[in-house]
Amino acid sequence: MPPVPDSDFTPRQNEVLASALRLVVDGGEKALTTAAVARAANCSKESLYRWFGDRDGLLAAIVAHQAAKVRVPSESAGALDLAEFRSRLATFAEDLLTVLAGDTSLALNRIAIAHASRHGAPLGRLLLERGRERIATRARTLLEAGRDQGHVDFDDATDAYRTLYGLIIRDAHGRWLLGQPPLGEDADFAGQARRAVDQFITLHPPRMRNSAAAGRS
Amino acid sequence: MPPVPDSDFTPRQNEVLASALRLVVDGGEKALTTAAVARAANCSKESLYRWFGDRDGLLAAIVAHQAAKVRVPSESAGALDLAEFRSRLATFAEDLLTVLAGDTSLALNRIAIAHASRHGAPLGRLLLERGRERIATRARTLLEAGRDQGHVDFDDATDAYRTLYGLIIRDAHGRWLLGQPPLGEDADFAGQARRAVDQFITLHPPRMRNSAAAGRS
DNA sequence: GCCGAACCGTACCGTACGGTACTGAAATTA
DNA sequence: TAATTTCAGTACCGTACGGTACGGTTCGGC
Repeated sequence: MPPVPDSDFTPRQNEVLASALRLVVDGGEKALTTAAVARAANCSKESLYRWFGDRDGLLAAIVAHQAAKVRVPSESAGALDLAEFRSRLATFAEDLLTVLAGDTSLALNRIAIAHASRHGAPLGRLLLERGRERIATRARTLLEAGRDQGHVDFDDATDAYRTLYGLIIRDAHGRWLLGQPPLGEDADFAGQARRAVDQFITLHPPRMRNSAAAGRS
Repeated sequence: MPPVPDSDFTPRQNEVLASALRLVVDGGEKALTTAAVARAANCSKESLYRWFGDRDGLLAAIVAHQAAKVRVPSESAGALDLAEFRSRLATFAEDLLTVLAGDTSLALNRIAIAHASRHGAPLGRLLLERGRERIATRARTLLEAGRDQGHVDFDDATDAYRTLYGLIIRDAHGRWLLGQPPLGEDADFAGQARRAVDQFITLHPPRMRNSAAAGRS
């Protein structure tokens, strides 16, 4: 079994992985038996083992398969004014909330977390490196663009992003992972996103006060 | 099996639960077989089933047993000046980081999260209600005391606490749950706590600018 | 038309684990 | 001392699941 299975799978294999993912999303990890996957995907257990090595390999392949779908809008950094910057940040925040609240994200995170007791936590690594890190990169470039334009200021982009993440997600992800569904105010992603962006900009004001028009309410 | 097993266990049972908890912390959920618990605790499987019903009951009992240990310093709200308020908040933040980074907290959260796919997510509920909610209450009373003294201002204490939580924890809990150990800057809990408190106070400035002695309402 | 590879479906095997039953020892009560 | 309860220890059962083997079918290459 390769240590980090690349997501270069054949179409047929991707098809099987999609079936397996559905099983996991619907029924949790315990629903992912090799027999169930074989039945759901109309393939043989033998093929599963030939393609993915063993059950853990299948799990890793599912994560890799899904992570490969993480689309990172290039965040083309032309000159953006403050309003556009805010808007971009808010869109990012809303996307983040939507993704993390999604069934697949929750299911995959739950599995990776459950496996994190094991040695090396390969699933957790996979998720962090191919999922969260990609998203973080997108946000960091956006933040740096904002800094270049003088809309915000910070020293370390990674640190700044973590603050932004905290302001956006707060304790929601933890609650969702524990089974409390997003409801009520929790589900107003657009509102949450705007608030978080406002707070972030408040915490990281530009060095000089001439960012177009500084107006807080 | 009682829907919510109270933590009124006999000393012997608490002993067994402590052994079981050690197993879980060391080896993850898969290490928690009834045979292993019986061996580790020098008791019989039959007793386990008589006391806790079934394996899920045992799991719930472990969580309840541990949650019963969540000590909530009463946060005696005498008149506290700004420095004292900051200090109290920072202590809370550091405590929170220390707890969430601890082996037992991580192990229990992992188990509850892994079980959250199931119907009702009773373990997640247990953890949320008896763990996080207790901690949140402690923080909220502290925050409200600070508001009464005019050091900060906010409308909804729950909402304010969530912001504080986000500023303290950011994405650290998620990374820890996924197996990435706290290291480097991640381990400077005191520093993280101070920064978070500063940021929170920046985001929630008092209504009037004289934070020394200001009556509200 | 023949061969081999890939693959589906299924039968099969070994084992680990949840849960139960039984035995015998210690402790408690009368 | 005898009866009763509690519990440790172990043997046992049923089953579910990971992993393998095998027969049958399709399909591409020669």
